[in-house]
Amino acid sequence: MTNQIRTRPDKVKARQLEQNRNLFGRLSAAALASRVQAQRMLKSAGELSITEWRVLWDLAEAGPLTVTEMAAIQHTDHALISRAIPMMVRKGYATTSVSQTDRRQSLIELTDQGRDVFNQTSVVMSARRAALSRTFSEDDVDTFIKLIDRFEAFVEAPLPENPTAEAAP
Amino acid sequence: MTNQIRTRPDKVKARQLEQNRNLFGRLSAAALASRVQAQRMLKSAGELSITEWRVLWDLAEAGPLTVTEMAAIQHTDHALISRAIPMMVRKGYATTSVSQTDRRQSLIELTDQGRDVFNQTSVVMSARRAALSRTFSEDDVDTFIKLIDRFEAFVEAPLPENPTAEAAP
DNA sequence: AAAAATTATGTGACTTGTCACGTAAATATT
DNA sequence: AATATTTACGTGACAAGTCACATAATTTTT
Repeated sequence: MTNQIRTRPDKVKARQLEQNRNLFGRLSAAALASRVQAQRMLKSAGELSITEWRVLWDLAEAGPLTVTEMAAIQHTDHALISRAIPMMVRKGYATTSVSQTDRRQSLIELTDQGRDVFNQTSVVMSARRAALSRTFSEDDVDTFIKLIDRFEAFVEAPLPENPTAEAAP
Repeated sequence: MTNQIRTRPDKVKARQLEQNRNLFGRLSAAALASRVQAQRMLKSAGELSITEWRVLWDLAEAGPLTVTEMAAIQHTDHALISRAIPMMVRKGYATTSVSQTDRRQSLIELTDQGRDVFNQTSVVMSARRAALSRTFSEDDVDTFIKLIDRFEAFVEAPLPENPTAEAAP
């Protein structure tokens, strides 16, 4: 009895230690924590959602863009962007217009007010990136990005490549 | 006019390239892709949600656990686990009992059926981890984990450490 | 011992993200 | 030219995750 009471917390700690080297879990936790940090910073700087910030940033840097283009830039689903646009238009941050060359596309463009909000929010968000690059040297980033490249290739492969071991007789 | 038509796609590509070195975005995309892969594998192996799988795994490895303990192991919110339990009990994978030593806690325990499902699902999921460790050497994992450690520390800090530059007169 | 602070759990409300489907427009095939 | 495919976008439905709050039980202060 006493034995069980004393060993259970140890089991928890052991399990935690074990999971500390689980890349899937660690990467997920880190990304989620990063998202929370971004959400908090955006909240403190104004009233932008994460998607709204990403859209503003893309539009500010790369002129008028379509929904699909932004989805491609952000490696995300077009639904996310599609749903963010109406509110941004209502807030007066962006305008939409049907593309002349392809009437399926809608071109999203920053308004002056949208640019103001971007500039303002950018203070906080680029400070964040600056702080990160004080923590990670160019070489660190390089190493990190390469590892992420490989990890991404792995998780985007249809199925983990099977070892031929089991196929062998 | 023709000019604009020709340069816009370049701008998109340029923006994509630029964002390729944005750790926040890259890490998030990698983690999300990993989640999708896990979801697909779980779907192909049975009918477990991601949270259900994590709970099964923790319970199988570290005996009966409380909600808070599993949340700590998984670096996640207790709400996620709290909500998953009733369905797992209904499916017959786990049982809950009020802890004798602390009547606020509920001890979650695997049933025999739960262990069967774990063993079955484990085939696919540990194959995934095995495939990953074929892609990443121990040293790679080591480097990766250390970078994630630093990144996590950064995003969990209350605010990005300010450079003293601005504070200096 | 009584009061105050902390902790474990459950739950509502919300954000982020994915998938699948329908519609309309553009492109490719015949 | 007519038909078939593909593509862009919007939208419903759902999964995953976070936060804030309520309640009950435990621990700490007084």
